[in-house]
Amino acid sequence: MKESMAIHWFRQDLRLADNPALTKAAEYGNVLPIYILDDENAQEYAMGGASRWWLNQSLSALNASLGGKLSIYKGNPLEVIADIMDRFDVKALYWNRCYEPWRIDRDAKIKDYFKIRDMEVQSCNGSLLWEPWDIKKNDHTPYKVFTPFYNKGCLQAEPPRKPLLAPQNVAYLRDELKSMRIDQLNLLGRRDWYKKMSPHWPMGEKGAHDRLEQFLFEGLSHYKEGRNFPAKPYVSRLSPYLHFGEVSPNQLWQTVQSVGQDTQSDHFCKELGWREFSYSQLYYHPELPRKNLQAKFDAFPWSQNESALVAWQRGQTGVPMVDAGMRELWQTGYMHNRVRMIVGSFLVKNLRLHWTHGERWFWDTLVDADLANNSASWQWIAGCGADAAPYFRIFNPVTQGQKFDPKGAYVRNFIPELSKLEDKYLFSPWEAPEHVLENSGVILGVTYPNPIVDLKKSRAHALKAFQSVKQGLI
DNA sequence: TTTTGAGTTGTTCGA
DNA sequence: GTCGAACAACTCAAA
Repeated sequence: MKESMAIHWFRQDLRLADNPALTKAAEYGNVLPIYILDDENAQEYAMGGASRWWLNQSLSALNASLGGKLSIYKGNPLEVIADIMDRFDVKALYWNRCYEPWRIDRDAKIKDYFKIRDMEVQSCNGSLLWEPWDIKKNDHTPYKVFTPFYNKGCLQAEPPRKPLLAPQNVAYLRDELKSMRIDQLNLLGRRDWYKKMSPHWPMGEKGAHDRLEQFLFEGLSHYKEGRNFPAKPYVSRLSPYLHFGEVSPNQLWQTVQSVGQDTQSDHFCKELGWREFSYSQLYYHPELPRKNLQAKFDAFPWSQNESALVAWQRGQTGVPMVDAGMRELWQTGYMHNRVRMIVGSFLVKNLRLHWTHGERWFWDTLVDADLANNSASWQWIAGCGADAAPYFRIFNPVTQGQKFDPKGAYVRNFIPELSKLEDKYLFSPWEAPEHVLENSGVILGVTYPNPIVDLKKSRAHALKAFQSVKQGLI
């Protein structure tokens, strides 16, 4: 005896509350909740290692909140769903939209395929405050500068949807015949590096709300200024939860606005606006992840230096602020926003390595790896993106450390071999007198690397290179 | 169509 | 130590 039902296809909306597509599916009473790991269509944009680890934990949490009824598959979604349709009496198929170009193409085909077979197929907005196609200038072209995008485009448009409650009285069904177990997706790979990351991140929808509560309690009231200090608990660390949809931007927007409308809350909402801006860029420029948005940068004289890239990836550049950030990334799957700018500027401007090297490393190692944010942000720091940093804005990792990690708590945490070095030389050990190094147990080139690049010279070199691009001399 | 004001996150130098 | 200017024009967005 077949039961009438709707499918809710979970993708980057791994939550029950404020889930518009799930709410629609729930109107049918019986819902078959599914997740499909699709590496076939993703190809080079398949999830990186840290994302897979996160997904593994989050699927477990989601499955638990569904009473163990989540059905899991691997492969081409069109084939997987067609096979489900053959075996169940499915009346409708719902999902929340994703915005990576390859997913847009894939989903359009799936929608067509089932629509001509008289299936109710509908996608909803579960991941953005405003749809990219709704935010345009008066001349109907997309914004290229953040401030007008946000102030005029977003804030003067229809306000974000009020969050929905989790659907009640739903009977969740499971595909007992063909569902895989989560561990059969092999999301964890062979190495066990993720074991170190687990304590940092409570999982799932509940984990997201605990994190939000914590942020409201200790971070939000200091957010605007405090967000610059990587040793302080003033940033939300909600990015991975947002990426996988364990919390929606609407929930964050609504919550933060409701606890107090002041400059702190507004600033946090503005950061959500940056996420929207990244998605807008990716939507209107599908080649954003690989191609310079400003074509004149195609001629930029990037350097080729494999060993420098490896030193950067491993946090062995000999520049403490950079190494601390890269080690935070490797150890926790996360990096504080201020430090992302510092390590990005260092890679692109001091080492003059192509921004796509950074983009790919972050893609593999960040638990919040997000195609829109990652591509737009790397293009921003490299100077070739929309509303990009001016070319002469080159972060000095020594100055940045002194300014934003004045007591060295962040650097000492991630570079224990420098922990005894006094503040004055912590960010530039190569300037320390011999006896200071000796007293701190530091031997440059042995216990901690000599800097792989001269900050002053490389800065001057970069300025010249960027100047020539700006003027179109190459 | 033309004009005008403005543009995430910095550093260095010299007074 | 602190402060303002220079860095470099260019493009965007809207009046």
